[in-house]
Amino acid sequence: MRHEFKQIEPKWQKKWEDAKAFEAVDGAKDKPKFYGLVEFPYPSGAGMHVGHIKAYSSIEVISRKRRMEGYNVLFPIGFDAFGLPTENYAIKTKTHPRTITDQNIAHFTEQLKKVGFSFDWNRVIDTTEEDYYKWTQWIFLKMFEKGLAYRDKTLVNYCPSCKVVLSNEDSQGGKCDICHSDVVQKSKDVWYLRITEYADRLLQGLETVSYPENIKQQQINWIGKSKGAFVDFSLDGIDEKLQIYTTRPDTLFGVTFMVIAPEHPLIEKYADRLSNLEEINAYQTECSKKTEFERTQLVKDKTGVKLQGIEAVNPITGKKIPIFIADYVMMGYGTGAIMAVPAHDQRDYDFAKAFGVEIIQVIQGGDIEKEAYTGDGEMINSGFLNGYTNKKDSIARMISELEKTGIGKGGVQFKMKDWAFNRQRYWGEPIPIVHCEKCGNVAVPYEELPLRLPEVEDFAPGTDGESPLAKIDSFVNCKCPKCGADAKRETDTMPQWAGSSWYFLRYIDPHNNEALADMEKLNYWMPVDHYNGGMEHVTRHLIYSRFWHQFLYDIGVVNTPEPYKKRSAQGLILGPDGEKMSKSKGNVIDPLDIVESYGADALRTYILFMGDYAVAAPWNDASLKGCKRFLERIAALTDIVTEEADSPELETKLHKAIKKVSEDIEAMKFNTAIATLMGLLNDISAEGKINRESLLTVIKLLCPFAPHLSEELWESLGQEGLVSLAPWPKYDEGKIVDASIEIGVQVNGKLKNTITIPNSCEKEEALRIARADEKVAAALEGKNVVKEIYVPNKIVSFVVK
RNA sequence: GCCCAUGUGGCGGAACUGGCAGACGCGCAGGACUUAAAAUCCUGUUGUAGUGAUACAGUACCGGUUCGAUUCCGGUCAUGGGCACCA
Repeated sequence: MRHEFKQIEPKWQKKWEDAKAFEAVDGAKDKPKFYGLVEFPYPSGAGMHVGHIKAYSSIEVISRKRRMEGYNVLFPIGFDAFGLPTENYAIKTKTHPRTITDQNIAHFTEQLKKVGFSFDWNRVIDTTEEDYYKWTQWIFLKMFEKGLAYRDKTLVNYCPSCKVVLSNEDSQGGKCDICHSDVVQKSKDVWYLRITEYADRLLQGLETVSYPENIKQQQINWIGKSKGAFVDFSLDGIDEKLQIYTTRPDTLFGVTFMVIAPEHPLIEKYADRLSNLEEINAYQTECSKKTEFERTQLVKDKTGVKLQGIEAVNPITGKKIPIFIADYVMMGYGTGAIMAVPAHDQRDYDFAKAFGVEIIQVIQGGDIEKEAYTGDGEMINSGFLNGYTNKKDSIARMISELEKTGIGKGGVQFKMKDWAFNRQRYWGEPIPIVHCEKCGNVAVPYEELPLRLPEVEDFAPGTDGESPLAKIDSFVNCKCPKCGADAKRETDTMPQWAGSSWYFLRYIDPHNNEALADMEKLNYWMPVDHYNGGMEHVTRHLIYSRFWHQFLYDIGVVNTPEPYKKRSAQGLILGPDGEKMSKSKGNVIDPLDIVESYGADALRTYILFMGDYAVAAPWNDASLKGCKRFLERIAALTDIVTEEADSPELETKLHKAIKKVSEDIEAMKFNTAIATLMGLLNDISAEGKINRESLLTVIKLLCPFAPHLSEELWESLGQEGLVSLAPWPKYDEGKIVDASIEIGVQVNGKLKNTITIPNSCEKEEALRIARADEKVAAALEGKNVVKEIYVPNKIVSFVVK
């Protein structure tokens, strides 16, 4: 048979659809369940990328294998369709984002179907549909109800020319990405989700799930838990404490000054005591102009201003020490104030050198004349801590001392901050809150959900950094749900991360009007058995969705504390030049071009054959041709099919291949699974014929990778039904054992020759055969054998003198 | 700076818990078929030396453990990713 992919691919795609072959059955008790999840795409106008194919192919192959193994499989797909690119395109073309989104989804759907993915198309979801975002809003209101959603002021990057709030990415170098004018820091009321309240649980939960170590580590770093102490420094002559956070309370004897963040409230509170207020204010203004990006770039030169008129007291030594404001201290971490130990912290050291502050060494070691010493050593100049050599002990001793005297206490800090949860944009979920002068922030009643996006003509952002929704009076003006007075709606929308934080729950019950999903169905399907996606999402999306899920678990909406049992990540597909694919570099591969000229099966096989699934690999057309050639040679096997039995050697090879392919798919080693099939094909070709039943087995093994061709071959061999639903082959333990095997023989660690021995033979037998070998004998000639090593079925090794 | 990966032929990459390095694919060379080319098939293909069987070297670099190291340990260098004046 020839491989006519252009005919067979659409043919089988239609047959699968007609047969409802890949639809999941809710609650089926006769089979085990498997819920495989992939990160749903953002339906951009550019259409699908080869990266999408790679991202979906792993769970695709595993899901297909699971179905053949008799599982009830849920493998859904949907669209994460709210977002900026669509909105910008809407502004540019004066088209409604709804229209654009619908077009893009239709386009994506067609493309996905052409690749032959076995998604359950009955459960497609779209985060921008009212039926869907109703529940996104519902979850937000539940969080608001529980005090996890709150409003607070923050500084945002603001472009006075465009009148838009910008992300850090869009304001690099302090210039607006669009108009290149200077970005300023502007104070704004924004919504936050109290994810920090879940920080510890997000850490603990990692111990119960199966994620690769590097992903866990990234999440741990992102959460950034540190242990230390809070210490209260008193201010000289003022009844006020200045609290700091430190991870090294044991260096307290070395504290010679303090630094507070430029935004620290202490300045305003005691402005009248400060004789150099003007200088301080000027410094504050200067800092506020810097974006966060800039501020974190200037690592070297320390700037700051000494507070004239206020001094602090080192609580452990009683010495008066100066206080500075400096932008190397951030308001957003710890307490916004630090105790500076210049001898043992390089930043404090640099600052002390620049401002001529005293440096006191309290840990023995290093050269304090040159730089801060951050290593371990014996405590010195430290009163009751003198002589301690172990960091842990000295910290513990100091904390107990602080707690005894009431100066401070042990505590923890997280790098993770609360989640800023709003955008000044149109194409997002409206935040269902009403601002009432009398009642404050009031929730829109649950029965009024969904709070729909109003119809608008103009999607451009509003003035003064407001959302376009602020321009719609009919939307903004409303009655307070609590007191009935005139009130105004929140006009910001939710960030893009919102809809994707719970979508995997909606697949389970996509059309439910009563709940985000039926409890019984959730009980059946959750947790997700395997979730694959990009490394770029392992901190944000993965943590956000775990947070939402843990919250939903707390309020009894879902039944599992963690949403994903197992997580994996694919490596990027790089351009043929080895660079990351991008339009500007012109190295982008369009998957549909490949489907047109090589076929979906060749594309799927090649993408998984490229290399280690988790590692980045460059695209190579020549290698793709090799995969196409492989499929053509497989198709041609129908020409040499026979009723005769295979040789015992080939039979062994077939059973070994069943074992290897089965195991490799489980281990996500798709490249070696395909290599095994290629090797088997070479063995069959060498034999010149293949038994009909054996060929059917080969077709089954190939099916998850190249399903269209597999179906066609299955049919051409007169089989009933779909191979996609045929039982997965099993190997015979007895048939994977070779009668004899080849092993190496070493003399003094050097390979001399290989010998053939009976499988699992005794040491004496193996040694006898080894010694009988001409080359081995020559190497042993006249030598004194001091040691004989035989590792069964692996190696014979002689040590001689 | 910190954390995490990775480093193997001309290229993409294999190698189970320390046991024949280079599976499989690409490319290349030679051959068959063809008037010719493409396609297909066969043979070879880590390097160096040798006509040759073969010998020696070889998994980024330096060192260690071991009968034996791509694999384990210590150090160095390089590349990629994440975090970052985080107190």
